[in-house]
Amino acid sequence: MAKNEKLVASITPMSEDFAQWYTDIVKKAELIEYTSVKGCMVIRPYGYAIWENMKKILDTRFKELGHENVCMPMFIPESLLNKEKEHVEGFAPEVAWVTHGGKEKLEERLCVRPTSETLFCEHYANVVHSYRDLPKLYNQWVSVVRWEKTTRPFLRSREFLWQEGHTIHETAEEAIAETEQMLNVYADFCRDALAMPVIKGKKTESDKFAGAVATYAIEALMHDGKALQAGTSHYFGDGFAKAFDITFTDKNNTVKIPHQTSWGVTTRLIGAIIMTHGDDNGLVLPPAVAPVQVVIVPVAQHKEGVLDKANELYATLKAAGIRVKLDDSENSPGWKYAEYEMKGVPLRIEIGPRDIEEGHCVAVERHSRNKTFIQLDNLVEGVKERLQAVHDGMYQKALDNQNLRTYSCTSIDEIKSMLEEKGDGFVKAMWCGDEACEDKVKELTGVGSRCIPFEQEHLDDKCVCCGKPAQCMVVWGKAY
RNA sequence: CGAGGUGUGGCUCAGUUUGGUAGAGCGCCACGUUCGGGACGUGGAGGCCGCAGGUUCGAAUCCUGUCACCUCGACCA
Repeated sequence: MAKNEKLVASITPMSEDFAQWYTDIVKKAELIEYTSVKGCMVIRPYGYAIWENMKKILDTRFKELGHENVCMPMFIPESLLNKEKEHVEGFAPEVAWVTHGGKEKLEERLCVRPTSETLFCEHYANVVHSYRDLPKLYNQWVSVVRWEKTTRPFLRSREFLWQEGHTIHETAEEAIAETEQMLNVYADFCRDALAMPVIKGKKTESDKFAGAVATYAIEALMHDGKALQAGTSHYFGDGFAKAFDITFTDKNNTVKIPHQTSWGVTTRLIGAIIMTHGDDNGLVLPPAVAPVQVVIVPVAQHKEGVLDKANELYATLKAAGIRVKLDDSENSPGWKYAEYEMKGVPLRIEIGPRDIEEGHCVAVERHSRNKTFIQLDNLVEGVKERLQAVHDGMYQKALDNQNLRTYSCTSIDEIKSMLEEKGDGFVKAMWCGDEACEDKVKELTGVGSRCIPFEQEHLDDKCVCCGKPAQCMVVWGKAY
């Protein structure tokens, strides 16, 4: 079989139908199963393990930075949701309502949390009284519900898992610093754990979170050239605090209004991994979050000593803290190669009679199919080295794709022709800051504003749309 | 929510036009032979044909309704 030939006949090739390719992977790699409720999915063990690994890394980082985990209720009384005007308007169209308790109709209907700002605010009003009570650096790992019309596994489901950080501070400066810090935590996480390059930036007015003063986001570019918002961090100013009557007394015995933030990432990141790294043979998982980092495939396992050696390698790697699996099932080696490639296991170790004789094993990297030998007396180090190489290789590959699909344009026509010629991607272009131009660019070219990157470039003096003096460079793109 | 498509063993689908005893491949189970890129033989198990009505002597097939999923748009983490 030719090296590049597709090994898994049942996965639709990306080039043929990207959406179907995505759906195939999600099902075939056993990440999810659909249920009888639209937009609600079973996250299966292999999919959930990816989330658990992400959670572990992020949770550790949050705690290092002084955050504490809490858990708010899942129900929000309608009157509480209604307290902050912009916030309700943003979320009301997509909330699910509980109207009955058993057979009894509720006095006041309860919304299933679409996000928990209101609950945190109600709580802060109760527990924040003095500057000594601040800051509160809270986070929760829960699920939320948004009644989406169109749903897709991981990318847009009606119930999804996430973490939402909610912090409250004495000063605006402190809150702004928190907002920026957490955006950086997300961007670093994407780079170091998910091998996924992202663009950090600020959302435009029209695109920011309902009730926020400013919304920051990290934007990633998928294989098909569409953008995916991978995480957000909001600065709320004192708007929510005012609406919910949260005050504290400062050192000078003056009543002050505190400043708040919130930030979150969701199981959508799993979708991001699939669409950033996956290929026609299936999933490709970054080592840091892969449920299985190394799979050991014994070759000619019926032969004397092979399984013993395979078990020995397994024990050695496991003792070194590597997530390793030994597949000693009766399936043929070829079947196992294809199976674990589809499952995205970053590194495969093959061990057979010839290898044992020569004192090494074969290591094959999932993302590149690179084959190397690792000396058995240097197994742990060798495997760790390979896993690092896989991570680096995956990041570079994703970055190359992003660069290849990032276009700098100075006119609407240029945007159109670049997208036409090279396919969807990130478009960098100058903007005057007027919402009318933002809308018009989307209408004329199909790409919307993704964010105003922190790393600005001066491409032109004029707005790409109206020709008036430009205020900043915006990254535009089609979004998931 | 608008447009289109699909629902038949675990999976992929045939059968629907023209109504007449539910099929295939893969997977699964047992045994044997195999094993360095999805092995093979023999035997076996498994199906309210998405759901509810209707037409008919008879419905997977025709009619009505309904639900779910997929794709594309509008809205959104």
